[in-house]
Amino acid sequence: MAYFDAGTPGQGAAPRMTGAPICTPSKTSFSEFGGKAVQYDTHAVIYYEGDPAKRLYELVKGSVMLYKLLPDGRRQVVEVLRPGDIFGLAGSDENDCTAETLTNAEIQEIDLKQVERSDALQRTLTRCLTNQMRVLHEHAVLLGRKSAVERVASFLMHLVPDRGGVGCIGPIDDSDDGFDLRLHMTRQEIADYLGLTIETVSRVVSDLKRRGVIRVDRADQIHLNKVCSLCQMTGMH
Amino acid sequence: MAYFDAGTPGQGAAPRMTGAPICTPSKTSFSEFGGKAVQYDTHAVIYYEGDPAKRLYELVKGSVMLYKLLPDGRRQVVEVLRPGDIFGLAGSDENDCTAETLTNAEIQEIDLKQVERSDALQRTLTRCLTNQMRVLHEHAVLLGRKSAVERVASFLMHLVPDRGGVGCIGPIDDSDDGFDLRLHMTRQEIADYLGLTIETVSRVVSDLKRRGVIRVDRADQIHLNKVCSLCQMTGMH
DNA sequence: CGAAACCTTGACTTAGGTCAACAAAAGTGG
DNA sequence: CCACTTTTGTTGACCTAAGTCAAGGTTTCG
Repeated sequence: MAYFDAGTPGQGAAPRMTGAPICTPSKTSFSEFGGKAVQYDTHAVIYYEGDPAKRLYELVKGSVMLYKLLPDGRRQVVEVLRPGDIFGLAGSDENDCTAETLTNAEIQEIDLKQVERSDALQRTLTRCLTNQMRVLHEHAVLLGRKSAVERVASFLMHLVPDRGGVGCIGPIDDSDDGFDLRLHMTRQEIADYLGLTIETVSRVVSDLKRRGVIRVDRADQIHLNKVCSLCQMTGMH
Repeated sequence: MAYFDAGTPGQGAAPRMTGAPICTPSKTSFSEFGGKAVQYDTHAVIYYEGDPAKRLYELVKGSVMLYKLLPDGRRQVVEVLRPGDIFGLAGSDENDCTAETLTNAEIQEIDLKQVERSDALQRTLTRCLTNQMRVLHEHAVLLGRKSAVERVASFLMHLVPDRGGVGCIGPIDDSDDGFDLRLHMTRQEIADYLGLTIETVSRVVSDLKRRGVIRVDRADQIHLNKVCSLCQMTGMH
């Protein structure tokens, strides 16, 4: 019942539950380049799609999603970012997505003009963008070719460090192989990320529960009973 | 009946039909950095998913697709590249996609070690990657949230320079507003790009034909009768 | 405690997938 | 240049995964 991250739910950082950063934030933090750290609340909009692109952002702590809207209100969450990821580069003078926090977050911000100048920063950018691109490729497979169950299984597996997704290392060994997750997303946000409806996400989660693959402690707090068997449901094995 | 690109079908370059390059290849061509130009035939594999990533590629002429396979054979085409686009950066030591030509193509290749060194190249990379990222974001919306008709309409609109997609400039004016397209993709490739089946793509194309929106001259050669009315079907207006 | 937001479940509908037959191109080799 | 095979595309009949609509149940929070 009690989770490893003792402390106020929805607040205290849960080290075990957040994945290892892909880029190395400490070494490449924008602070060295004149960036400033900004704190955001949960569900705060950092910028809107269509706004003029002024700054480059690096997520230091917490979680951020990028999404796009169609005129009739359909939404697609195109990226869910983790510490170390960068965003705000639009390739034009307007942001192509809306950026909104999923948790309270610490974000390093740096003027785009600064970015132009620094070679070191360009190098970091290339590396980060390449990584995010690979994630987008994999997400395209999910959106274009996977069933609802495979989408949800893949989504959950991505929250397990070093499992699911790109650098999956397979079953760590025998042992019980369980894992606690905090999603930090509502069913609607998950649905909009996975290209499903809220009802379908809910049904798949209930089904995984019924089949004993997961245990749902709170809506956004899920225990994977056997990481391995969930991994088998991602369509990638 | 006769197309503007007089000449052998399937061979002669059709300038009106290829979109304006997003990155500027002439200025940033790898040749300056010690890259070498390589010619590929149609449907040649440049590298396979999982192969060690050795080189960075810049598409100079022709068309290339990147795709990923699931173990059971399902395929998702994750990018369709145009001249000026770069590929081959994997962010790890293995390529995350297979790269295959759609036409015969000229490609500049440069050793990844070279890339590490050059600041100018890094700058180019950042710009190209940012642009490709924006395209991937938009494609995620297509895959996650659009209907079959909207997907096909969006796909066709993307082949019209300056229309559909990111930098759509709306109806150029009155006039007839027609346009000739060469797809350079089979129905299977289109289906795998749009997250549909071959039958659905075929049905949608037939339907657009029946409704007088397009005229199908050959399977991969389509005339848009009224660009504007097709644009209305993309879900973006 | 009560309102609002969020989640779950059931009954029903439908867009797009599957399977199968056939048609039309595009190669191939004599 | 013409049979012949292979590949690619179209269409119809049917099926099903996931969407829609609607009713209730839980959480969360003022």
